Amino acid sequence: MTAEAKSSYHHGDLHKALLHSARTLLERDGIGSLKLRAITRHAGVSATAAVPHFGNLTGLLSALAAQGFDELAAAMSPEHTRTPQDMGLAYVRFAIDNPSLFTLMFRSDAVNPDNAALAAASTRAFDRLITLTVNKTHSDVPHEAAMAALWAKVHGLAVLAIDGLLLPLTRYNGKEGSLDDLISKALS
Amino acid sequence: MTAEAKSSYHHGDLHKALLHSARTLLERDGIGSLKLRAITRHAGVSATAAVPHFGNLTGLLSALAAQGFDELAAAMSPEHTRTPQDMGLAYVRFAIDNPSLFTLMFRSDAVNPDNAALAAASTRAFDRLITLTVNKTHSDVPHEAAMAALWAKVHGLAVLAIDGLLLPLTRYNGKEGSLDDLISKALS
DNA sequence: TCTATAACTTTACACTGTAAAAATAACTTG
DNA sequence: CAAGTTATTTTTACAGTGTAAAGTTATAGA
Repeated sequence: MTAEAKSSYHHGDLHKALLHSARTLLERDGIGSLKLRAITRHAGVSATAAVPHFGNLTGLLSALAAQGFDELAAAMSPEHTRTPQDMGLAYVRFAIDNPSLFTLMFRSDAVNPDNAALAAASTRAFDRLITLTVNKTHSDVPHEAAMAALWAKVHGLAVLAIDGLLLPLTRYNGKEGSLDDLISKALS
Repeated sequence: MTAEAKSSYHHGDLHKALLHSARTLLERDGIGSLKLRAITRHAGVSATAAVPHFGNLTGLLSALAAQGFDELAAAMSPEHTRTPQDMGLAYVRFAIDNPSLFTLMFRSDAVNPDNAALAAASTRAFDRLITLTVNKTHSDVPHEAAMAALWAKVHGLAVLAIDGLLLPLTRYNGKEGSLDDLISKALS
């Protein structure tokens, strides 16, 4: 029995193939294109083939969001991010590089918060951000407030950047600047 | 001709009535309940009665979002908010008091960004936040970065609070605290 | 009063998610 | 190795969605 053939019935690994198709559609055509029929058509199977694997559309999107949180946690791995600023920058960069996926990850009405894999993955990602902040922050405000402040600033920059709302601020006082510069300075 | 009868054909003021129904459904059953059929049914008209007034569902939701930005701007009016901290607190309070509406206001795939009323209303609200920040902030970082940092922190607190993600931070080091306290301290 | 126009309803259609039943392939057991 | 069981996938069906098109009705203006 070869490695990739285990637990393969008709398709091979439809579970993974469906997630791959969903990710492809998400990045190519945005969140609005994540229809069950479009995903299964892209994977070359019937419209209802996802049900045994994910239960329903919400289940599939939850699995996709969990995958996103795993990638976010990897982007914030300790090897690459030593300071809270590094980690904040990695958080925002991930969001800007994966705008649709990031948006899906926080769209609580498209995803099931009780989904075990999703809850675990998001907790892993958030804990990574919080732990480093606690260890490295020296301030007169309580740790919880400092964490909330940093997380909020980082998450806000991510969301506003995705929506294009930071662009006007890159050319406010005449001279034009890059979005990266603005974000770096806002995080400092 | 009475005041409320002007420009009333069959209904009276279906434009306003549809917005009212949509707002009611939004607050009672959340964003997922904003279906054209549900809104028109609530208003007591046929399923397609909204078309002459709003064009399509996106148009109706854009008008509702514009209304939300007007209310946000009102909540940040200069009479009640003199410092950037005041204004930030008002921004977050509005979001927490109107979670579904606030979410809709920033859901760019449910709303038409080119909608004139929406663009005008959101610009009004954002300008109010930005102007005060420029006038009151004294810092070594450029104004644009300071604005981005404050706006991001405020917006991030709003979004994270709505999603319930700040709750774990209110009881981090043993003693429990209120969400309001956490937000106030994070904004200071 | 007659006509034009705007608001509204009715009808129709292509699309959605998913429940239920039928078919198919793989694993398990005798 | 054969038979039975189980899991996967397809087919079929249905209630629901947004909205285009045509038909109806009420209002405004001449």
